[in-house]
Amino acid sequence: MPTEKETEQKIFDAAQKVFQRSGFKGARMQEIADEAGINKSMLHYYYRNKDTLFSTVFQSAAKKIMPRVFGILASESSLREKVVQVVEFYHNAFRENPELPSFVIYEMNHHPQQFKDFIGSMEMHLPETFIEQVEEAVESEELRTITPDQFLMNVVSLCMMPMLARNMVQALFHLTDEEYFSFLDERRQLIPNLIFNGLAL
Amino acid sequence: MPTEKETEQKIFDAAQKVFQRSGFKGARMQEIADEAGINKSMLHYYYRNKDTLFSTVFQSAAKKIMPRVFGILASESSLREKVVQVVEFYHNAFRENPELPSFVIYEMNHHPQQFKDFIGSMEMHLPETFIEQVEEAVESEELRTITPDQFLMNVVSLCMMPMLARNMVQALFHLTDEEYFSFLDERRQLIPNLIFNGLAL
DNA sequence: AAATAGTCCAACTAAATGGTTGAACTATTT
DNA sequence: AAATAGTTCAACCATTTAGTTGGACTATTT
Repeated sequence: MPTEKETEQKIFDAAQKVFQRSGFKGARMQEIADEAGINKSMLHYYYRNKDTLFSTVFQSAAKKIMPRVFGILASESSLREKVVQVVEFYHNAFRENPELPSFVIYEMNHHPQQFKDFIGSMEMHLPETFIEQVEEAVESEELRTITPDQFLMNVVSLCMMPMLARNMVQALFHLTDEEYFSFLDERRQLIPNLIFNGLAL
Repeated sequence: MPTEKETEQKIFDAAQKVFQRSGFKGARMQEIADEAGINKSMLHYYYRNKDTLFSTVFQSAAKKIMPRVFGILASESSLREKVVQVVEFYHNAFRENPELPSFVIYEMNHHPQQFKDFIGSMEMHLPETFIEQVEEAVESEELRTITPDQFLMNVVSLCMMPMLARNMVQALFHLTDEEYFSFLDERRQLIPNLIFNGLAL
């Protein structure tokens, strides 16, 4: 006999799977119910309607990524260590949940207001310690002139893009799944290296 | 009195707009007809069904980007010039059509087979001259060890990611539309610089 | 044990949506 | 000018889909 929490959890898990696979518009309530192995009206009992269910899933997904990255940036590590940790985090998270980045980016673009409200509701600012680290490194001429925003944008871009464009990468470079993951693994070292040292010798 | 070609073109333009705005599942045939200012059954007369119409639009969109980039990579320019040109191309193309990258990446992930067929049908290989340039630069120790694939992946990532994640960038860094485009413009110089020289001084 | 609150579902409804039809209208060919 | 081919659309149809309802069944409270 499943308890309330178990059923709710089953619905949530199923919804996450289906929404990530098919997107908000593509997902069918019946499909989610089937995936959860329960009757469709249970979805409405626990989550009222499709929007509410989606919101819950989306916010949970976003929370899996952004606060973790900000956590790393707020830590006591050196700038270089932080970059390494962020790169590792993205790559490990992708292994566990390959559809997550694609899902968040796409739905964010299609529910802009909902996304802004969500961002506003959590207080997301670039950690001060990170900003200071970049600014100090620039001032002391350890680094070329760059803003913390652009710095972070570079790291995130180099990590996420190959994950978002998985199909294109595999098709263009003719990679099997295995080769694709090797390709990604190479980047764990390549990215911090590129960020700080570039390619020129 | 509109000719056949004009009506077909109006449908195509409208479909492009609506599919890019709402995605395949989100787009409504009626919405496309309204956008084109014609009756819904015209869509079926010219494009048979939703899938055909979508396919046409999607392939046209993909053709706007990839062959152009490959064209630059196949040219006679130096490696550094090619990077600059690719970066410029992406940023200019985005100004003209800000929804295009997002559209192609998302739908590519949701119609993988269709996308593979499409890639296969055009013969898309990395241009030999580009591959040789990277390999020679590595061999002659002008560049750190890197494969042409990873090299290209870096450039494309640094360009496209901030475009795909526009909402996130604007929300997180608190940028107006104008500030966002300045942020992108900064990257035209920043990216080639990063690719070759990194940040270390 | 009776009453109450919580959990579950089969069957239903209303609305939306992709697609079809048949006829009217226009341009072109003979 | 008559016939033919091409173009347009209002009305319709079949299916899908989110959401509702009423009742059964279970656990908890009194």
